[in-house]
Amino acid sequence: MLAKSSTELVRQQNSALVLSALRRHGRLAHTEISDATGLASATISSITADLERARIIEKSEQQATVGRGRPRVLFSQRRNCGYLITVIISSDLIQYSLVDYAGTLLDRFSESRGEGGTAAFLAAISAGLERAVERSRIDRGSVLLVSVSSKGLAHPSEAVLVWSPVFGSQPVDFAAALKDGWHAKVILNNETLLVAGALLERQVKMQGGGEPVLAALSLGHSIGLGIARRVAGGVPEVSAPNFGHMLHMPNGGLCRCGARGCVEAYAGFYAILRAAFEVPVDTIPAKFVPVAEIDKIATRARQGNRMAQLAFRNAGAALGYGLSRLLSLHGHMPVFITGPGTRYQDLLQAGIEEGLAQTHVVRLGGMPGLTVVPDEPSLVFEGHLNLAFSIVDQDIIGSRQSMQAAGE
Amino acid sequence: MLAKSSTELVRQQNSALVLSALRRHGRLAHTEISDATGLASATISSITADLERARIIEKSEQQATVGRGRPRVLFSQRRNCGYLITVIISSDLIQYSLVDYAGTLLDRFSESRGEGGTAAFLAAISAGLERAVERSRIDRGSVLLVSVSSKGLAHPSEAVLVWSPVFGSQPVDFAAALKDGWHAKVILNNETLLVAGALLERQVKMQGGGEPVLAALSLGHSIGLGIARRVAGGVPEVSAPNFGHMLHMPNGGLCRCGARGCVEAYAGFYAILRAAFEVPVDTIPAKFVPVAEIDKIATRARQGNRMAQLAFRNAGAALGYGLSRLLSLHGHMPVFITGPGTRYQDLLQAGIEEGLAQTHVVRLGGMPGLTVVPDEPSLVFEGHLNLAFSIVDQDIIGSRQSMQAAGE
DNA sequence: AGCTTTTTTCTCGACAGTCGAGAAATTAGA
DNA sequence: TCTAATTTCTCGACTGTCGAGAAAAAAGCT
Repeated sequence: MLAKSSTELVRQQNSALVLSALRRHGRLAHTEISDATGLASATISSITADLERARIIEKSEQQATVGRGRPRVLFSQRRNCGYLITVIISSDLIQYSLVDYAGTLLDRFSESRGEGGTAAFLAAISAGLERAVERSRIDRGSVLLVSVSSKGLAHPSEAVLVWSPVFGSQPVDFAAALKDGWHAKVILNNETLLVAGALLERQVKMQGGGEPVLAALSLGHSIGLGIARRVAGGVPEVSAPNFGHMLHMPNGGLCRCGARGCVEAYAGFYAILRAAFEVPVDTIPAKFVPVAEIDKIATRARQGNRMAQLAFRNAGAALGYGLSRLLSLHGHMPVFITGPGTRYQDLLQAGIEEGLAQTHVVRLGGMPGLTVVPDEPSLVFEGHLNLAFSIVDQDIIGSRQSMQAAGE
Repeated sequence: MLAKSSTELVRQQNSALVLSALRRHGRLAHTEISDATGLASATISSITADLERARIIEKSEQQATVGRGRPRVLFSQRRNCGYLITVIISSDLIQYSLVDYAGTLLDRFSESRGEGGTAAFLAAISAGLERAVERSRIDRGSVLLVSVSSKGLAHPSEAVLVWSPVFGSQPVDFAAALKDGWHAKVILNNETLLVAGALLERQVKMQGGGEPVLAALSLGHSIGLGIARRVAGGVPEVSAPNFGHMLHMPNGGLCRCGARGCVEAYAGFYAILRAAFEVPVDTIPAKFVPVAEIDKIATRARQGNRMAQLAFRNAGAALGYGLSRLLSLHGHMPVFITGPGTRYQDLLQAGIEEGLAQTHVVRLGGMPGLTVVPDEPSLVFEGHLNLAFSIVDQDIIGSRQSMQAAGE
């Protein structure tokens, strides 16, 4: 059933619109907000007055005015309206970043992730968050959102890691672990989902439109994939299908997930290693492979070693076939390749194209755009901020009583 | 960018809500509408008055009142507010149905689809529509929407068939063909997409919720797949991925689409025929296989013939592997199997389950529900009505001037 | 300095919509 | 005939958007 609407919801929607314009462009004057949102000047007056009363935005001290006329007053988010902590979990490190409500990075540090089970892991993260607020002497209560990212499968609605390379199908419940002590909301997303979201937002910013859908493919020890699309109304929608563990070949090589024949079992770093050294495909995969090891194989391949070349080519083919299936099931879209594996793009490319070329979608729609985007970490962080702030803004506006109460 | 909102949009949204409640439950009284939509009684008064003035709904003559109190006045759509024609294209027939605005079927007839190219085909459909309005003596101008369905790939936004079993990648542009002479809107959707939509709507009606996502798989000469999900706000979202021509096996059997190794090239009727008679897999597929032919193979399989059994088992496996990939890329969801191929379910089942069992998603989420739903044609028609009326209602409400003009 | 021009922000009244409360309508039963 | 029950309708309060024009404030010109 559809939802009913009301005048109050209209104000909420339009307030969100104003805040998102502020997010996109930074400080804006009254007229600029009006232009960006399409709302009438009078409406902007009313909304900004509300938001200012509620201590969400503030007039920033006006910069040197240029031109004649009444000087503009620029609005921007109140920095200490609240804070956001992003937690980026990788195979060896956990990186914490503290960001204020205006989006500026206040503090960042990393801790190596220890051994132990999920309980110890969650405790470590809890301690890390503690450390983050202590270092910056911030009130715990003013942390509005903790945004966590990891490889693996995140639950679509709750902050639970359903499957991960390290803990397997043992669930990791971030929401439960940070329930007491923190009244902040916790969200968890797949890392490559964030990359896809960041890439889409970049496209919107660059050319104000562009293709409304794209895929991000992250190559490394494991294989990640995110899809981002702008649906009707301009709202971005992101998802992270289980691409790395989609079936590539029935009864194929053993994968870290325990299944056989996954894409990752052919295209992940450990799989390339396994193939290059002609180890049987049902060998238990290596826990961790240093990049230097893969670099060596790549060098041999570039020098003409057939076995090394074949390992990369087969990895590429696994990706290519997988992508062809992705396009079949999600429609034609450009693919952006990122992650440490992009340095072997020259060795993978042929296999990828071979895998793609055969299928019906590609014959119909042509070869999809394949673009290498090297700087994955900053994309991940960007994705965190995009998603987190859209949620924070929504929440702040949604809790009307905060806007009323602060106003009296 | 998000869209701005206004009080007028609120009215539109709530009017749509009222109309959709009327669609779901048939005639409703003032209070019932209020209950169903959650809108205040006063709002219902205002909206129904508007819609009545605009000659979109009408008070139906009250039925025998039951109980005390002021008698209810029931609202329903004005039957002759407009008409809808559905065109269901199958491999040998084209079926036309004329439906009035209240959703009752006024007329239905079928014509055999002739030979010839796309131009002749479109001309035949144009003539068929002509015949539909003549038979019922209806004004062409009062046909609000023509809803066409076919197997194959429909363009996501325009009424163009991008690929079809019969015409291949030669595009069939319904919108262009019916541009002059008809001022009705034309929409085109994949047949199995409509089935998925109908199944979702049935679930909503039955248990007022249920799983928010499902897949419909249609087995026949070709393989169709539709996905339907209820997204935030309760709006249904449907899509028809190119499942039948997703890659099943690299360098595999020749498919009707010209590519090699598609799912259909193993699970379509012609593929089962090919496998049962041990014809080489690169044989040009048969144009059309009578069901009787496949029935014979099924009988042999049930009597113990190994080759026939294998043909079905391999078809099942192709479907199972395909479904496992579907679940990997679209998340876990129940699958409803329909189409003429369901009569061989006993022979396919083992292969399907074998194909599904191996993968990571299934290991994590368990075997998806596999339900056979036999009556495909009525699902297709239901899907047509659901989708078409939601569009028609939206359009009628959207064109405000019609509501104002009729009111003076 | 004082006036004009220009640009931006703010304010006011008109208009559209929803909601709650209670009035009006209408029937069944005492 | 009266009363209770039930539904529909109406009124005023409230929230929200919008256009027009007033007010503010700086730069340029005389």
